[in-house]
Amino acid sequence: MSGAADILEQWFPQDDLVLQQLRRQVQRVQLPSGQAVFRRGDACRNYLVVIRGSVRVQALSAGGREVVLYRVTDGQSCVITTSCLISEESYPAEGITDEETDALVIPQVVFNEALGYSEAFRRFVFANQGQRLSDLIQRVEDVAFGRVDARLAKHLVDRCGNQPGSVSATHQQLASELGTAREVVSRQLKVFEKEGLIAVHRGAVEVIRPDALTRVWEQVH
Amino acid sequence: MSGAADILEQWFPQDDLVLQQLRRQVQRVQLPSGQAVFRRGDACRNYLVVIRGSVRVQALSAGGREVVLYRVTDGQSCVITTSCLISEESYPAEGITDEETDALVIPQVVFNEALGYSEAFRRFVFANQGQRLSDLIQRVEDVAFGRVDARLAKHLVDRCGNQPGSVSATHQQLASELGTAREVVSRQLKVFEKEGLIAVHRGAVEVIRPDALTRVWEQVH
DNA sequence: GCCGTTATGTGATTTTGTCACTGCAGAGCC
DNA sequence: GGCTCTGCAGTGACAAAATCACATAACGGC
Repeated sequence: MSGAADILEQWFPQDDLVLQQLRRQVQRVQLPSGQAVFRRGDACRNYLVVIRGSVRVQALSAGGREVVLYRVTDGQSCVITTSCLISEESYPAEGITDEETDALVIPQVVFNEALGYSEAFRRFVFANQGQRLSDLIQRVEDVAFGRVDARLAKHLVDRCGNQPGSVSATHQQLASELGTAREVVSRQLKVFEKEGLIAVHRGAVEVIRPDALTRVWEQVH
Repeated sequence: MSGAADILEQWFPQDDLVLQQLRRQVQRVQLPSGQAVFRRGDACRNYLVVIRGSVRVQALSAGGREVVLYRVTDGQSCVITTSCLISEESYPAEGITDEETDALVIPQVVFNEALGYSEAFRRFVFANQGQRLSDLIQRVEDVAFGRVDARLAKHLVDRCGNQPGSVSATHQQLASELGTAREVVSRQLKVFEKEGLIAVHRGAVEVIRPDALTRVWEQVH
């Protein structure tokens, strides 16, 4: 709750009449988990800022395979939306909530006004753009150059916060995160399990030796 | 030459005193072919707009492999620069001129001012952002899902304008465009040659039957 | 317990990527 | 003409990954 108030206060401070005017047009929504926020080809009408939760932005291949491009989480905005809003293109990917998510909905007109009026708002918007762009470039590098074993190891370590614990995800979901195929993930997990680094359960992976997984990642660079 | 004047006039019209002031701080540079415009890790100080020519933005792997992420050509700006400028991050990739290139150099401060002052300028900046973002997403999809034969075929057809002709590029360069390895390109070109679709020469590929190449692309979707 | 759904396991095959070379063409030089 | 250097291209062997086509296995209702 405080998150939303903070963010609103930051961009639309009480002591500025123009911004107060705009602030009134900003709405707040709560989206359930697994809800499609936008789909490929949709037109953009609003600027979305996630207050709490997580939106997964992913591309879908003709053959039904998926790659997660990036995630938009607490206090971040969806770049795609930003760019599409102004250039009036349609979404090139789809966004789906990973969990229950609260977001601010800023109408296109208000977004445009605020962008011209507030430097703080501009900074926020561009900072987000830059971050997402870096994410995407990283993703291209990973998929083009990276080995699956290393990337899987790293992903698991990241998800368990670098200490023993359980990561709940199906092989299919892990495959989407890495931009590979489910079978490849299944097989690789089996290899890690045989080496005692993890234990695989249905719908979850138990990380036993995060340190060793980190080493797998580092060995391949 | 007219290009530069047009672009300047569009964003900084003569009849606006504020913009005229900013306009004076915009400089113009000419870069030779093959010149590095920025490197990974560099800090951003200026906003670049290409007037004539082409800048290739690419990622470099640890093992020396390259992927071309996108190109910035006539009348476009480099998004990376945009975002880094405001969020003050460093470049996540490198940019190299493909050919002799003229560009406008807009200092960070001027960029910021113009962004607040001119809606036309904002539209331009964001339109570019959106385009590049789409390019990048497409690239992730291609590399993650696409088959090399199809992508190579498509690339050749694109480069020769869908009609018989010669595409001058080394196998290494083609590999970078597609995010794959040189050997793979060599082998695939050989296959196409055997089928009579192309003829390979040193440093160039002669496209003989673009229609058939297009079909290769379409068959795989 | 039975059934339908979803998740996972596996073998066979093809496509890519990597490594370690060889061969080859052209530029510049004597 | 013959050299050497250098960057480009060809190739075989092998490893990794993707794809296809299934077989199982676990769970959730009922």
